[in-house]
Amino acid sequence: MSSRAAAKPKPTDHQADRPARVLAWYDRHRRKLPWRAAAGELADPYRVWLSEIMLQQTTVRAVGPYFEKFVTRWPDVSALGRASLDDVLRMWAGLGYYSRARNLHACAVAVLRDHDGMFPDTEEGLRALPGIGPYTAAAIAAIAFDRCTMPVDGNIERVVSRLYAIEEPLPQAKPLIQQMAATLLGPSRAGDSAQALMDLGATICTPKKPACALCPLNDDCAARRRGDQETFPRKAPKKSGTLRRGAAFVVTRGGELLVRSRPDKGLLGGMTEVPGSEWHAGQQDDAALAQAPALKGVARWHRKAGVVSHVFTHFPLELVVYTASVPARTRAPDGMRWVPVATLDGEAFPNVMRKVIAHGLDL
DNA sequence: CATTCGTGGCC
DNA sequence: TGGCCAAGAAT
Repeated sequence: MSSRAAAKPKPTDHQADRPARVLAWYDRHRRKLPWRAAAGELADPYRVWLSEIMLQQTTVRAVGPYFEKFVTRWPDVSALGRASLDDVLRMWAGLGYYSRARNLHACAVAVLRDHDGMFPDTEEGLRALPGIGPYTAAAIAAIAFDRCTMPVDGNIERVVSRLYAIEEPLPQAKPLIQQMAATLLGPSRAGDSAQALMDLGATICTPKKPACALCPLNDDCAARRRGDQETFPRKAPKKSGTLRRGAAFVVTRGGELLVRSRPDKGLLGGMTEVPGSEWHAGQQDDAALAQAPALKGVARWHRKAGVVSHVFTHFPLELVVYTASVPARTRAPDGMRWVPVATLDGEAFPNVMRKVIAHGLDL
């Protein structure tokens, strides 16, 4: 046969070939991850679910140790569903987005109570559970139950928006990207197709300096042909938050620290903190001292030099730290309690509070 | 649809 | 070093 013409498939054929090429790449280059099954096997739904919740907006590196801690202590969804919420929050502390931990626990309880300890095996059934949105439902359905669906995460958004040079910015482009991503589903192995695109996005089609030479879709990629692949996906500009200030009070009673729990909902919901002022934009440092907890043993507060700085997703924060030491048997104010400094590592402190305590105690 | 939710790593 | 980014969900 005439080699040139025959070796160059028609565009439609090339497009139809993509799912198989992506899977072939995956079979050679897939990452080994703790929650993944061996090649050719379906993964444990519990491990897939747990990993997917942890991986929401969180890097594989950060998740690794937490995943191992969780599956060691709670090997299946029944064990997790019988655990206390406080234990789950303590185990989750440091990983961020704490409503995920609350929903994780609520989901395990619901699976135990409403589904006889078995995860639903459809997108619709999964979607109805707490903490499982459209992405996670599709991911579990495809990866754990071999359902023919394409979950679209940040990696796949990037791969697909480059492949088709989609000019519409996120998040408006989500429906279009979902539609185009589905064209990369073949007749089988939906879960592997999804994980292949995620691995491709994580290791080849990276946000900066993508390694296009190694990509199984490089000849198909519209953005690469234009030479501006790094500029995809297009995104609407985000506004940065205003600096907020406040005060935190590190009170010790011998080897104990005064703490309280934050409200269940909202920022750092349900997590432990040292007492503090509210956080406001434009607030002066000394004004916050008026919100110090009333303790009889406090003769005077010592203001630590400097501030503790922390950046949340939607605003930066500066906290002034005041310290005081009170006599033994001083009562904790209503809603507060004493915890031994020696066991602070086991408490449900978010990182901003760990910074505050380290600053206040000179750790 | 826009906002609110953490944290660590990267350049 | 400040902004960006990471397997999104809930409201």
